[in-house]
Amino acid sequence: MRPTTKDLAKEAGVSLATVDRVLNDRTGVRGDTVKRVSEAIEKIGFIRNISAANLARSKSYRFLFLLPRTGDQFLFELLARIGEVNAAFGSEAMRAEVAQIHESDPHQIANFLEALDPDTVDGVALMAPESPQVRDAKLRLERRGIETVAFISGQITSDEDFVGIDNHAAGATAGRLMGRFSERRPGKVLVIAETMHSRDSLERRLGFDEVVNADYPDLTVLPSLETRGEAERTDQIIRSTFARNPDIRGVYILSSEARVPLQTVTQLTKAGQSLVIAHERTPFTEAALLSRQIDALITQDPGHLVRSAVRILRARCDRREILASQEKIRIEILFAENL
Amino acid sequence: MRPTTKDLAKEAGVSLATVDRVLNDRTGVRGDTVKRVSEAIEKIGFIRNISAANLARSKSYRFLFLLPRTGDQFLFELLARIGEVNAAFGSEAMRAEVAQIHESDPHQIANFLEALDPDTVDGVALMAPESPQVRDAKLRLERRGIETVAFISGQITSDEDFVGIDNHAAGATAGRLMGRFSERRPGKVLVIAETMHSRDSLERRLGFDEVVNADYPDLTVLPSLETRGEAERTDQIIRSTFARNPDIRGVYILSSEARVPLQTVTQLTKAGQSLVIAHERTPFTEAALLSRQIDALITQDPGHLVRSAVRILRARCDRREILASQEKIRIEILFAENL
DNA sequence: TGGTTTTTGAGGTACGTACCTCAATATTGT
DNA sequence: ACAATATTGAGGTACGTACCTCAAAAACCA
Repeated sequence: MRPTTKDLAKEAGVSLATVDRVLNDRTGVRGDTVKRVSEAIEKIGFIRNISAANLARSKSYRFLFLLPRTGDQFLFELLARIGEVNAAFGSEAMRAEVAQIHESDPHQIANFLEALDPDTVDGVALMAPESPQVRDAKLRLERRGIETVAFISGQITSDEDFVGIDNHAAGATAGRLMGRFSERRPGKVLVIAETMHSRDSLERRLGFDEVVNADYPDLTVLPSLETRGEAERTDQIIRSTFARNPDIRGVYILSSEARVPLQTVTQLTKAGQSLVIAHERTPFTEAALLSRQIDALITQDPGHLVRSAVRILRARCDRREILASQEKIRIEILFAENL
Repeated sequence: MRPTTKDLAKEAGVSLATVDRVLNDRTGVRGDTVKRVSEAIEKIGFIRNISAANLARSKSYRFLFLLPRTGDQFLFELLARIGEVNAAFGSEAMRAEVAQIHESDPHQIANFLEALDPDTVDGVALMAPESPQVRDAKLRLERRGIETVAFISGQITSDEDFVGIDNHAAGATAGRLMGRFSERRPGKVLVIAETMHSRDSLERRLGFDEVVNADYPDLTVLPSLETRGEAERTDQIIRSTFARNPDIRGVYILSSEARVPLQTVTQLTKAGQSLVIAHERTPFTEAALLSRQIDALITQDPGHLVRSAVRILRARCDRREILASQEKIRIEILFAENL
């Protein structure tokens, strides 16, 4: 049997009321009494039963995922996983909700965060581009008692404060695959991004270039193409770049929504002619991998991302340590064989 | 507020006692009353509060990991992760223990399982080679009310009953990497296994061969070398095979303990000369990957394996559904870049 | 020393569920 | 219609913790 507060009271030679005061940081306990209780906790290995505590205080956790307004299949995957989490953690008192905000307006995001009520929301997973306004709003949120984590993209203040992959490493991984798959045959590599104004894109590109430039001198990486998320523009700029560069051997799509650029790329390259590496597993990229239109996918598990964010926020609410190895989001490499 | 048993009783027009009888499958309730309650559950979306239920019945979960007696670094990783789980799930009432048995003796394993007491153990994660005795003992365990899962290796009766990777796919992934990294240069591929008498090894080999034979005709896969887990023998057979085959271009170590064979392989090949692909991330393989002695690692996350086994056993104890996407163990591919 | 303030203890209720007992109905068979 | 049986209800206690009140004890100050 695990020791309870009663055992703790007996061991410390105090009453249950005092144990309660110490455990919950209430005032009116002398320093040496606190110490006696703390020592007793250590001695008998008391671990607070969080389930019972939450039951007693009727606590439930309400978390909010703040996601971009616009997106394609990757965003949809995230939404689906958030729904799953609600179903799976339903037996505990946990609810995850979603709010979607136009991501390009930091002011609006900051305002939204400002308006959140600590009585309504316990934690926020924030997927938003880096900006001073948002960073400040995030800090203020924490000061008001709402826990926050940066989700997938955004400002990384510390390891514990970010749920997502190391984008520099992800880019380097893509670069390594591109190089090793290229079989030392010379050619150009096209890089397609949604925008190069985000830190994520810059880091991926940087990691990619580092590996390719250092180890694969036969490959020439072209300047990044920016789709801006516009389908028509995407099609046009890819087509014109291919027209100008007949010797494109590889394509690296570093944005998380690969569907639109991939459609054009597929039309322009004969299967097996060009190496294509893209990010994120979605119904579209999965099918493209199976039909050999993509050679490799670099991904992060959306389910893991969502659950990790929830676990981290929960641990913070409970002032508990997290299990670091569980929350490390892996940079996965997917071929048709290990889908 | 989530509906409680009281709300459920009111909705169904029965007493709390009857709700309790229905929820816990007690006898003495008429069929149509059960139906009324069930309908009310659906209607108000009642979800049993498992924390409160476990509190009331002072339930705790005791799980046992049955692992091989002998092993190297991968086994050590597993043990470490089991320890972590105990620390992390300590606030809930869960304890994971380990028993290690000589894996080559199915009779002894069956006897051990037979001796387990349902009052002492709620579930067993069983890592043992396939054998009729063990399979029967496992079935008898379940009939006696102890939940079981096959862990990492062993008999796969169903998807839900196995925690580990698809070894055929893992082998195929290794084959794909070997082929694509080989740059169409002809040569032989050495395959090193601990034993080819286990289903896991056979499946990995099969998957590997399928891909290499189909898509990379320049590569010739040699017959599997069996180390039998003996260090000296391992060294000898690898050396003599290399002596007989000067044109070995690739080495695939398919056993989960790669350290010993890898040491010999490293001595025999100049860096960058031979492609080396191994399984499982351990301190040794990780270092070898960083120093370019290994080109790629195919791994399964030991922490994920352990936690998944625990979650599955727990869900079974609670007669709850699992979240399938969370329990799918991924075949990970590791390079130096995405360690 | 007496009074004031601080600290501690004792006891209660509550959370949502399990499990028990006993009495009160309802249903069944004859 | 009666007894026998099956079903249901009412009420209690318990799990481990939170949070409340009130009184008792201890420490502090002048």
